Amino acid sequence: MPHDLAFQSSQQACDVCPIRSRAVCAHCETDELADLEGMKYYRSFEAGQVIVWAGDGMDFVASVVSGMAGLTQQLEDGRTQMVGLLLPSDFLGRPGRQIAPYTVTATSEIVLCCFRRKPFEHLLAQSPHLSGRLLEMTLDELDAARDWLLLLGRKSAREKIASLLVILARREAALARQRPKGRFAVELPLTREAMADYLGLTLETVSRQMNALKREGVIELEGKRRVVIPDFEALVIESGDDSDGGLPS
Amino acid sequence: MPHDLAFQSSQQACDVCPIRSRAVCAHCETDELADLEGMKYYRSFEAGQVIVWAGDGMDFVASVVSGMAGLTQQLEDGRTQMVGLLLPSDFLGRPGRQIAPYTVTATSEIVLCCFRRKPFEHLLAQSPHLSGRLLEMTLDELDAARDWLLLLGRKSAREKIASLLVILARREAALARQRPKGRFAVELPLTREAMADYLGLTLETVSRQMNALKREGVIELEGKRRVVIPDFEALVIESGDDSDGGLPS
DNA sequence: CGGGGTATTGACGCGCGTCAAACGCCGTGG
DNA sequence: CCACGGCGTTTGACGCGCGTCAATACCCCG
Repeated sequence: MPHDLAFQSSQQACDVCPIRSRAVCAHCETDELADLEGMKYYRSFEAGQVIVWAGDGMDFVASVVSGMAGLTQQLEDGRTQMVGLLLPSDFLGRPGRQIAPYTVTATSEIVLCCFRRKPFEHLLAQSPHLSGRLLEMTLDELDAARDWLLLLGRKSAREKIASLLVILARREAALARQRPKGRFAVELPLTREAMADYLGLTLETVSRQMNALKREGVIELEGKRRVVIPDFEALVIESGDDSDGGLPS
Repeated sequence: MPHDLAFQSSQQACDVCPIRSRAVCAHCETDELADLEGMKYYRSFEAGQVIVWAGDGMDFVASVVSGMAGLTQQLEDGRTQMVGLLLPSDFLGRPGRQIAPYTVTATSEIVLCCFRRKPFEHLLAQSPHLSGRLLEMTLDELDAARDWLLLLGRKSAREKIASLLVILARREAALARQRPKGRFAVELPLTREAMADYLGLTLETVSRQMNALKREGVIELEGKRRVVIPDFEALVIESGDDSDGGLPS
């Protein structure tokens, strides 16, 4: 059990924020940003730390600034399913709800930009820029969750692994406003167990399939947590759907 | 292949609408309702008809008034996964997006209250009552999708079947502002194949597990499309999670 | 060098998918 | 009235993919 002390990071101005253009605040004007500045504070967590326990009260919502976290559900007998990945610019928490429905765990070191709940909800009710962006992001998350349903319901273990790598590569590329292509490297800030929980597999199966993909030259491993994809299009084919990821241009 | 002509139903006033209190329009005031009245029209579909094809343009969004529809995704080799069920009061379509990402199929006869896209989006931008309710509903759908991830990733075939029946029973009871308890009957407007697509199973497995639950007295079948649950709590136990469904009171 | 957490690898079995046949229900037409 | 065909469903036989259990390897840190 890791110690669960989070420490305060130093405050940072919104106009130099790396996720400014994609986060919940993306559409806000200067006066709204000023409001947000007044209710925000940073928090950091180490890999493995629990950020929120399912069932606990939450007095904040937050944007992920850097790092990665997972939302997790459990059955009483302990079976675990990760139901969402939080990557930089993703939003954590639900306005209007105090009790967290899922446990949130940092899978890598992570920095959150937290907003005190009450003032945030107040601003949300005032600002169409804020609420509109939140709606947009929520609809995107819903689409992502539905893509995940297809993966969990119908894909083989190998296709699941390939799909996860494709998604991480797309998200990483999107931060640089690009699309992955040809040779591409991805950080994989997840243990085999976390991958298994996300993919609805066991960690043994994850390990076997990763090594199978490696043997066949579809991926290369640099250490355990970094993957080089020599031919991105080949990986997409392994993932089962060769849709283009839905992005225009 | 069923013929795909939808017919216009006669207009109906909002103040006698059966889903008035739960649909997107739930929080609207009389003047906003008047606006909505001006942009709305009813459409009906028979069981099996396709309402929207994935990839096609949609010039409307809609509320389900009665009946049931399924959102469906496919891999190129034909594997199919249902990624959402639309029940009365649920919302269909995404404001700001013209192209449908999923195929929508009526699983029973269904009546939609459609709104022309452009005027609806215009009103959405003006009315916090409308956009707030849509956000709320989208967040609820996201929660439902995440519960479904747990089901698809970690539950056994038997638990999946039981979970589906539990959900349908809860939704049916919720329309009457109740909670299912003790002896309870559910309509099951789905073929075995549609159930399989929703649960990530084959239709043979669905059939076998349904009959297993029947043999053991957990459910009773009245015809193929109506299920009597003699003891709702027992069914919940079979479903794997005995959470109370999250509703207060 | 030892210890704990993470990952790999192997042997084995079971749940569910696959393939195939038969059944029940219903509408149609002889 | 019954024969016929179509569709959804049931049931059976069989096999494979992935889960389970267990041993071993790896790696970082003291």
